[in-house]
Amino acid sequence: MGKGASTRLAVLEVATEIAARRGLAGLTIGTLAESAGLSKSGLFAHFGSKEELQLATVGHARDRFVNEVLLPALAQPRGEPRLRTFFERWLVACRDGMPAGCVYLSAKPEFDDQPGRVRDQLASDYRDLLDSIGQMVQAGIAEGQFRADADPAQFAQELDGIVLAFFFAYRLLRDPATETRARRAFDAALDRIRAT
Amino acid sequence: MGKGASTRLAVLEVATEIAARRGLAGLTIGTLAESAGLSKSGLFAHFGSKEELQLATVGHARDRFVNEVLLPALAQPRGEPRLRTFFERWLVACRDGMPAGCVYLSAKPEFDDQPGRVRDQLASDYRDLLDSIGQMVQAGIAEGQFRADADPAQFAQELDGIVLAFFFAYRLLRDPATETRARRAFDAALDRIRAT
DNA sequence: CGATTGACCGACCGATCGTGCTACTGTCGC
DNA sequence: GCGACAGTAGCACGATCGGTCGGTCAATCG
Repeated sequence: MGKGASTRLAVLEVATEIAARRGLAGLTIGTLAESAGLSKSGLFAHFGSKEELQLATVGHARDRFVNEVLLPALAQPRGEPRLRTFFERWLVACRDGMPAGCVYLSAKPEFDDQPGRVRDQLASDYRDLLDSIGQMVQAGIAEGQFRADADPAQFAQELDGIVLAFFFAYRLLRDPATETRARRAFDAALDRIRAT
Repeated sequence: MGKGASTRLAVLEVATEIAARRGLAGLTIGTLAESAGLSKSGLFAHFGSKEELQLATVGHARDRFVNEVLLPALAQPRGEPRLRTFFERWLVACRDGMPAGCVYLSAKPEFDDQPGRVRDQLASDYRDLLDSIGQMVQAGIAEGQFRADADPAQFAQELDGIVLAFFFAYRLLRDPATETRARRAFDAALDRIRAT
């Protein structure tokens, strides 16, 4: 990996962290440059525009999410173990402030009615996320673990809601009980699709 | 109501709308002044600082939420009808982009680890929201409609998640099916606390 | 060895940010 | 009819925004 590429990666690592805390709009070139130890212009040369920087940051966050949440889940046996691993990893990622998931959560409200490439990327990644969950459910149905009439998209949306509620409540209220409630909600949602 | 007060109210109405779309941080004095038809300084005189403006905007959004969602629900009979009205009003409020609810959803990620009066207000209002839901559940338990061992806080967090997932998915993906799924999730959550 | 190139910096641009200060305008009590 | 005062505008400020430009330094290559 050349010097440029490694610098770029280091910058993106910092960028994801900032974006997770301050939001994608709050990710400013000046502050990012300072945090990354580069000059504004030096950093800017790597991306060319703010939009490109935002896109790259979202992409980096996505990669981290895939590596730290999705892939470990896919390494588990299909059905409930896979789904549970996915949920568990996603949950602790949110709790511990892993930039990946949080970037999306912070970014979505900012861009949800502000057309552009960033919004398109967020929407596309979000769809992928929900699809991934749906496919895990589908696999569980094929395995006979889940009811044949279970609705994968329904479960995906419910799971997303469980994590979202946990994220907001935990981040804002700092109440550890929210984590327990999230797990309980997950178990309940799973119960409803489990084969009798 | 004096001229000042009515102008202030009109400004806040516009402010909530902008904050719901662009976020509280994206609510800029310049753009707000232009949208409201005042000069920057003329508008600024009403609030004195940006933080005060944000606080007032959050407060206004809260008032609207109370009037348009909470109070209509409280006018219903306790237990399920009340809870259902609350959920239904909340849902369509999010769908139709009523500024009230959206301001909170947009604002939370921006302020969740940025200490200050705005964050405190958001956290306090969020707690109130969850408490209100919890009390509705409690009332249903007292009525015998819900199981005695139902956990109000658990239900509150789950309901919050259902609406959050709907909000994000609908706003970002524009998929009408998300609304049906939200209703189905609500029914399922209700089933789990209903007295046998 | 000199020429080229990729990575980076300092200085700077116009625009906009939040925020003061001052002055005008209308309304109302006397 | 006049002073008081609330409401609003004009204007300017320092800071910061995204972005540009010319240039430096080290490594690479012929």
